[in-house]
Amino acid sequence: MTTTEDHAPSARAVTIQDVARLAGVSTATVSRALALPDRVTEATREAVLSAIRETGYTPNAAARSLRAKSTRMVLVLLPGIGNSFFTPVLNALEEVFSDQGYGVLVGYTRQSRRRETHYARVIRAGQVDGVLVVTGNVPRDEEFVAVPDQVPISLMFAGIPGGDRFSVFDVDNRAAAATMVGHMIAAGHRRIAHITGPEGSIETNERFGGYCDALTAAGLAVEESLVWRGAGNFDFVSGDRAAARYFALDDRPTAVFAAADEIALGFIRSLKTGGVSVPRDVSVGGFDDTEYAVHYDPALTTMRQPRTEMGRLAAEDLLLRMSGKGGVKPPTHVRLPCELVLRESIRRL
Amino acid sequence: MTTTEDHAPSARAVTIQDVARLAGVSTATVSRALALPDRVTEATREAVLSAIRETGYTPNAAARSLRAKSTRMVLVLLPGIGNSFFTPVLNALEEVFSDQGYGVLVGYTRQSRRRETHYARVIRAGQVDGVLVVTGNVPRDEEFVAVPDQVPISLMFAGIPGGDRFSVFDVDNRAAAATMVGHMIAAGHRRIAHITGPEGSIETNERFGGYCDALTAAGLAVEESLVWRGAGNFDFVSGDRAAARYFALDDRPTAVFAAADEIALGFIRSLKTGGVSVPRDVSVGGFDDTEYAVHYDPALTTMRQPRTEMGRLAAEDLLLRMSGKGGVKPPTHVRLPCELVLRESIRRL
DNA sequence: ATGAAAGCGCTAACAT
DNA sequence: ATGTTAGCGCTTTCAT
Repeated sequence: MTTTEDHAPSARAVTIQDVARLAGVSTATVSRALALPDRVTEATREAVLSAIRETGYTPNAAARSLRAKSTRMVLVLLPGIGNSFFTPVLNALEEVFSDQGYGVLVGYTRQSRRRETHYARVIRAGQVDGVLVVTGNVPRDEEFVAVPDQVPISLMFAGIPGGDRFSVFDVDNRAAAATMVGHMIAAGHRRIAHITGPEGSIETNERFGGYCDALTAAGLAVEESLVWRGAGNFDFVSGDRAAARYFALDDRPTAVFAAADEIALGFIRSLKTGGVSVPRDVSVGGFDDTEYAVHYDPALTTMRQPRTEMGRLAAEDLLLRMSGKGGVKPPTHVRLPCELVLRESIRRL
Repeated sequence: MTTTEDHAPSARAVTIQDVARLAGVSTATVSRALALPDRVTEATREAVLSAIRETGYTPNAAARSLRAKSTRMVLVLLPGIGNSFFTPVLNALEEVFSDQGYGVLVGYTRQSRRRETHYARVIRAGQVDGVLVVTGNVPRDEEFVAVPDQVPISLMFAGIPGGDRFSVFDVDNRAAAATMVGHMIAAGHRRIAHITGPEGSIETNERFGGYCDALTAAGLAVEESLVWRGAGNFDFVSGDRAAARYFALDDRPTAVFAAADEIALGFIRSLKTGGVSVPRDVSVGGFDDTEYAVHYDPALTTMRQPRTEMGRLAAEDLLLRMSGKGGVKPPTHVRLPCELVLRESIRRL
């Protein structure tokens, strides 16, 4: 192999200077021809454009950012537990933002303070014009305290109670959970267990609250032995662990509400391995309606969260708040409806 | 709500000037105290650090990039068909890069020329120091032609034949596919079908090649009626469509090799709906070993691609190539081994 | 309509 | 060891 790389150092990148020289105008005119085409004569615009084509000029992003005090980039903060819930969200975000010429920087916080500090610094360094937090928790880091004053921030899927500094895009987790459990009750179930999400997350608390609400409304007691807590994250493993608790029980529930689809899927799979069949022996409901829910056997009955729509709306709101056009847009709270998707994993008793 | 947002315009961000003034030194010294701590006395370093703490100073990224001609950002180009294959890859990439102080910009090309052009421009604008293409195809856009000379580029999961301008991180798709089909043959299967990936992708061709190799090596003919092409992407829908072809056949295969796990899962699911059981009536093998393969019923026998490891290695290589330390590191080709993961979806005949 | 020139915040020669 | 200064590439007044 004879190739020797010759990046950066090699051919000096073409600058606005080169274009100006070639077109026989000043750099200011080149800049104008690009940004405000109707403020230059057609002749000069043509000359500039042709010089640009000839040189292959692309404006330097750093110089532009430095001058314009805007990077046209947003930071999307994800938990990074690598579950597939976020795939369509990120997809929708990237679509809207890139269409508007914004870049999407992704950051995985992984529940690590160090990483949160890292990304707080990214924001404070002026590297992004806005932030989308898709983690369920606003980073606790003190460095984050000052951050909302610097750039607009939005929270997705779980809002901070009382925070009017952020736009919030979420669902009514509590009501949605109550609907699911209410559906189980309507199907004749009386002993209903709940596999919670990770300890301390807002969604976990809300969905547990909804579970209690539905039980209470039906005159049913919340039994501690049927609330399977601290199983882990919103993932398969949590479902596996919950299955162990199911098997350990003498008086088993006839239905189980899992706080997320992946938990439900892991649970069902472990039950099968133990010879228990869903929904024949026990009914299972999930939450989210991720891609795999419908393809599973049994197809999972679950609460659909409108992830793509949420992503789109959140992106559009942030775009508006970043642009500052038409006065500064105040943060909003948008609550989208969930939908109970009936499939095969819950049966009538 | 009384909150009115006051971003950017409000409090002017603190600059190196402010720190210098407060510490009673020059800006150069502040810069040094940060970048080369041992080139200043301990006393001044202390003074600077304390001034930084007091002011909450964070160096401006755009200014630094402009001056240093390095953005400490990489672009990760994904196909964006939103399948879960890429989740662990992106996870690994973000982990390595952010640990080294690099930001990860994600771009979904979505097989759209417009988007490829868009991201070519991002590169040419000097917005990133390196690029990772995780799409299986190098963007065809002519704007991309000049790009490899500007920043190092790496290809993941599928290399371009004959391209020594890129680092390539892949697996031997052909051999891996042959191993899978060889396993089916060893299990007694003689009529083996293949569901291909999307038309024109390198992986699709390679895996089909391996399928043929294995058949040929066993003295079996490749029957056109058993090669199910153009089903779509590496997704469930392709599996659904393939199921229709299975049902339409008089002389059905006893085993089916799907070019990806999601295809296999969609296929199995559709078979079930049609009353055909896996592996009782037909065996199915997948490719990738995504998270869902093991949790499915039946658990999917598949070829594991080392996605996380691949991400880590590719990131480390790119880091080295970007740094330019120790001479410019030439592009490499790293080929990682796949692993046949035996589970429940293929049975001995 | 166009040009000249200042300056965004930082780093790195060069000078002391 | 520290300060002075030029300048990265661009946009945007302010003149003309």
